[in-house]
Amino acid sequence: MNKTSKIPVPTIERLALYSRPLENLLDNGVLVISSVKLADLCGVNPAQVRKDLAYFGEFGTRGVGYDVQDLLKEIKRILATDREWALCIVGIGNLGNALVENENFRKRGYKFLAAFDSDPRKVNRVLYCGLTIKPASKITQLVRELHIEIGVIATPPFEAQKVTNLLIDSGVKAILNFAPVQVRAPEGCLVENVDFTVRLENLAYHIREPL
Amino acid sequence: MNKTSKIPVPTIERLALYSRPLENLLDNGVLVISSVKLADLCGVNPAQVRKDLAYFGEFGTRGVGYDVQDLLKEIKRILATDREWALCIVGIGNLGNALVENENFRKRGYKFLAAFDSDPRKVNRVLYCGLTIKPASKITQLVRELHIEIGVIATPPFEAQKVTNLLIDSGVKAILNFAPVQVRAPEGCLVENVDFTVRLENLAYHIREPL
DNA sequence: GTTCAATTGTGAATTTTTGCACATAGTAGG
DNA sequence: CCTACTATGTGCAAAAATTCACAATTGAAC
Ligand SMILES: NC(=O)c1ccc[n+]([C@@H]2O[C@H](COP(=O)([O-])OP(=O)(O)OC[C@H]3O[C@@H](n4cnc5c(N)ncnc54)[C@H](O)[C@@H]3O)[C@@H](O)[C@H]2O)c1
Ligand SMILES: NC(=O)c1ccc[n+]([C@@H]2O[C@H](COP(=O)([O-])OP(=O)(O)OC[C@H]3O[C@@H](n4cnc5c(N)ncnc54)[C@H](O)[C@@H]3O)[C@@H](O)[C@H]2O)c1
Repeated sequence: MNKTSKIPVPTIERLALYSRPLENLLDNGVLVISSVKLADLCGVNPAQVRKDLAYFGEFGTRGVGYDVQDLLKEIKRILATDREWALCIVGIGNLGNALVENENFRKRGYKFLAAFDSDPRKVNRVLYCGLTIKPASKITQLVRELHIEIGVIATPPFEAQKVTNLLIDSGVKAILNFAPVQVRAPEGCLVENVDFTVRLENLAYHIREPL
Repeated sequence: MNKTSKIPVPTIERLALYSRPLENLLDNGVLVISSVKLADLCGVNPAQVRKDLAYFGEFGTRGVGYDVQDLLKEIKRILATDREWALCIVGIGNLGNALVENENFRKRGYKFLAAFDSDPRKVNRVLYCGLTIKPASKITQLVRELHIEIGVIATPPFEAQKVTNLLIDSGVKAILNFAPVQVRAPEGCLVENVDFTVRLENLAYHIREPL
């Protein structure tokens, strides 16, 4: 196949999913893995794994499977996690703090280069990760200077749209929003809204007594 | 239609999505909303909104729209957020702490009744929300006693599967896992794995320079 | 070197989800 | 009561995503 023509959106999500167990396998010295085993580790159908990968090339060897290291490298190349991304975070409350201090992001190439808060009591505080909290008024200037491409929002919901607009004006290309509102962005800026309670409500629906 | 026969999974997710702006509208005294406006607020197609709702009944008035209060009540009934759910959380690190202290959960009926950590330095600490951190060794006992139905995992990844097994043995019906591994559960226990870096990788893929 | 078992890559069938388009029904104004 | 307008509910078609099923290819054993 090998054509970037029409890649299903879910395929991209699954590629990210595949990379987690692949990293573990690599660490544990496993050299080769079959689509059946990988699918099993990720809870998907083996044909799905093969098809997802086939959109981007022929990475496997028939009769053998996929070379773990090669496959991981390919997936990282596809997802552009073989480079570093410049991030900023707005809103250093409980959640914002947990996000900035978390090492998973850095390990995958997502680097927080700036942290903003509007609370004067928080401004100038130095975070454990070494960043100094900057006032929200500096967002535009710093995002431009540091060439920040992705903005993360962890402010209360009623501030989220304002912050979004500010970030977009400052030139970010994408936004990951943790406030429980659907923020809107013009064409050309991508937004992912993450809402934990949606996940919970999904669970609740499925385990509740039937209507 | 009105048959619970075959509800698309995405429909359930969108119902949760619809409820957010509906709550705002209710607070702002808006009495009625059309599928077009609601769809716009949620970034989906209006026919989708109508179809999603139609799976569960006829909640609207032709020529008028949907009564905001009624619709919200119906959605909450469908998603079983018109009742309270008993939750526990395992792993009170940065993220666990943010989750347990967050009020959104409580507001939607998700109540943390117990918080566990294996670190002896954390055990017995009293959280801002009033809970006392209990040792992980008490999980089974307390989950049973408090009739906890949903377990939230915020431990490091290599502990997540162990904790999952423990929670399932203790009788929880569903698990929300924030550790970046795909934890597995037998039939009968539902698992949602939330991985922020997957969201980021999705964004990165779409804004990167094409391959 | 021939056979056998394993596993990929993929066309085609199937299933799921979305969106159009319109008949249907309610409201308001005269 | 009739007309004009609005917005729902839904049959049906289109699109998207998943899964099946098998030919093609590889490695290994004998
Ligand atoms: N804590 C969680 O587990 C959790 C879970 C899901 C969603 N969320 C959402 O994430 C957001 C943050 O949650 P939290 O628990 O950290 O809340 P929080 O109240 O602890 O933190 C919010 C922070 O944002 C800052 N802020 C407010 N307006 C700002 C602005 N305009 N610019 C910059 N900073 C601003 C505040 O000063 C504060 O430090 C909320 O919208 C919350 O609903 C949190
Ligand atoms: N912090 C974030 O923003 C973030 C984002 C995404 C994912 N995560 C994931 O969430 C998890 C928690 O993140 P964190 O930043 O809070 O980490 P953390 O290290 O601050 O906290 C982990 C906590 O779990 C406890 N713990 C370890 N093993 C346990 C066990 N068997 N039983 C009970 N408690 C146990 C530890 O004592 C610690 O308090 C990690 O898997 C992390 O990768 C965190």
